[in-house]
Amino acid sequence: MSSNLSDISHDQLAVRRQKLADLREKGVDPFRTDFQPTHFSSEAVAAFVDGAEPEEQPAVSVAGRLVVIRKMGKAQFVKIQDQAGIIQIYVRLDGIGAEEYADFKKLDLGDIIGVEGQLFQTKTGEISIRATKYALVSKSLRPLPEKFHGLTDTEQKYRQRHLDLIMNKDSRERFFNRSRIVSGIRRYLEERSFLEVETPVFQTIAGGAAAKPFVTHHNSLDRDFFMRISLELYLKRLLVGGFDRVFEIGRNFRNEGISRRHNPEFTMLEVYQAYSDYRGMMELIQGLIRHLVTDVLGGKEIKMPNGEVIDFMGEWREAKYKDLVCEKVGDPDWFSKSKEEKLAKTKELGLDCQPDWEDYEVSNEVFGKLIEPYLIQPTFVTHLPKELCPLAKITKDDDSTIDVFELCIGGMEIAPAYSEQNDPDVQREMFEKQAGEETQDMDEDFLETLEYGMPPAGGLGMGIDRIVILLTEAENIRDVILYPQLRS
RNA sequence: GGGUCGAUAGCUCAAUCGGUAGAGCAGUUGCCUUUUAAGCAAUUGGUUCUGGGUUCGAGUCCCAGUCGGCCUACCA
Repeated sequence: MSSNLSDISHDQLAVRRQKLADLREKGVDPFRTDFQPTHFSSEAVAAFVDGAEPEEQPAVSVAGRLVVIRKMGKAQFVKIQDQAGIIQIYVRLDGIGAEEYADFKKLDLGDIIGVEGQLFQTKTGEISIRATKYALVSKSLRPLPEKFHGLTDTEQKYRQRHLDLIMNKDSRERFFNRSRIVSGIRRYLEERSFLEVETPVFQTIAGGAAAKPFVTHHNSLDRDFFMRISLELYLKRLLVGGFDRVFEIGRNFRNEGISRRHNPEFTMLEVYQAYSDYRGMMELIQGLIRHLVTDVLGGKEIKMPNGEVIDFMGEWREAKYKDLVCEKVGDPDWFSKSKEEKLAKTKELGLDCQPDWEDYEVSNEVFGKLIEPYLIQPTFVTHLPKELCPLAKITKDDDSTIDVFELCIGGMEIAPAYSEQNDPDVQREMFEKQAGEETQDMDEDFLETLEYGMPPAGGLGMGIDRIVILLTEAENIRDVILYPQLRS
């Protein structure tokens, strides 16, 4: 149309800008707000009546982004995409009128349009809409990535997730499922009388785990705060406060390396139930995960990247930490051996343990490197050494271990749970032992709270990102976090 | 933080030994009233990530940087 269009024909942005200007000149609003669809794409497809006469098929109106355009002279097939999926539209010159059709031909891939029309089935059987009216709703000024390969450049996928979501069905479905998983968790817990709460992100002592926190500054108070590294200590205060069943789904922040399994901000579920213990938490987490697999995700088989199927419905293995370690090193007396002997053996096994490590750290290296990555089927690892966690109850008949489990699935630590330590004096002692290291500041306020009396309780944590990795068969934590951390 | 591989058109990718940077899609123009990565014909489009260096000549070799992938380290 414009005489200078040929000058800019190589520049897709300029071409679209020109089309936008032409529309405005004609008095067309390229960003109108008055289009109301009656159906999502999937609902429209479902509204098709099998066997009904063509003229009896329902009329619908839908809206979405143009993702396919196939022009054939005086008719074209296009596809639009909305949250629910994609639907095909058949637009004919004699269906919408000559002037309208001329404008329709000027639409670009990526434009958001609304369409009214009657459902029909093409000769290849695809349920489509025969357009009687259309409206440009939002003009798109930038070209979309290539239609067949989609957007594959990982950096762009993460930095411009909107493009990834437009172009890649896998990605769209994965985040859809993440959302369903999170709401499935809420539903499951609410049905069991758990209250959802929110606790502070800014904390004066970042407790509940041993990780390096981020530091931030409050201007008017003129003091630094830490961003939380765990939800634990505030939720336990609520147990003291009389909330017997509480949970929080919240962001934690750890100032550590970024990897395939680590993002500096990640989402945790923590659950606390009074008058329960780690055994009770086993039942809770098993029921919860099975609920997610069957009811939320429809019972689809879940595989590891290597093809191994994870069996969520069978019996879940239970194994003691020490038994697993002794078995792996081939020595039933491993835990009574000297550190020198342990170091020699771990070297033989190809591990690089440092001489200045504590005894339990050497054993834990065996667990972390040689055992956990191979626990593919759901496994509760129980009776961990007490040095690994100061917040759990000591096992009654073995004061070297604690009443906890670590649920491992797919070679990942998915959910730890404890019988929570509620004796304020023992808790103080455990903290003091750790305070000697660099790990944890004493949270005096928390200890004082415990002195009012905390009911016996089971507590459970679950990394939401990791369970989503597992259940959506992702390979990288970045594929389940909409906007993962990247440099600058 | 360390190691290693990578960055070429809007997107997905080529480019032999260091010798004129190409293709498909998208775009533009024309044809096409049931297409399915629609088809046919023509055609536009490049600071080869940035900055240095070697060379008659650098997308290609060297150095530094930026960003990213993978591995690794830190992460009860």
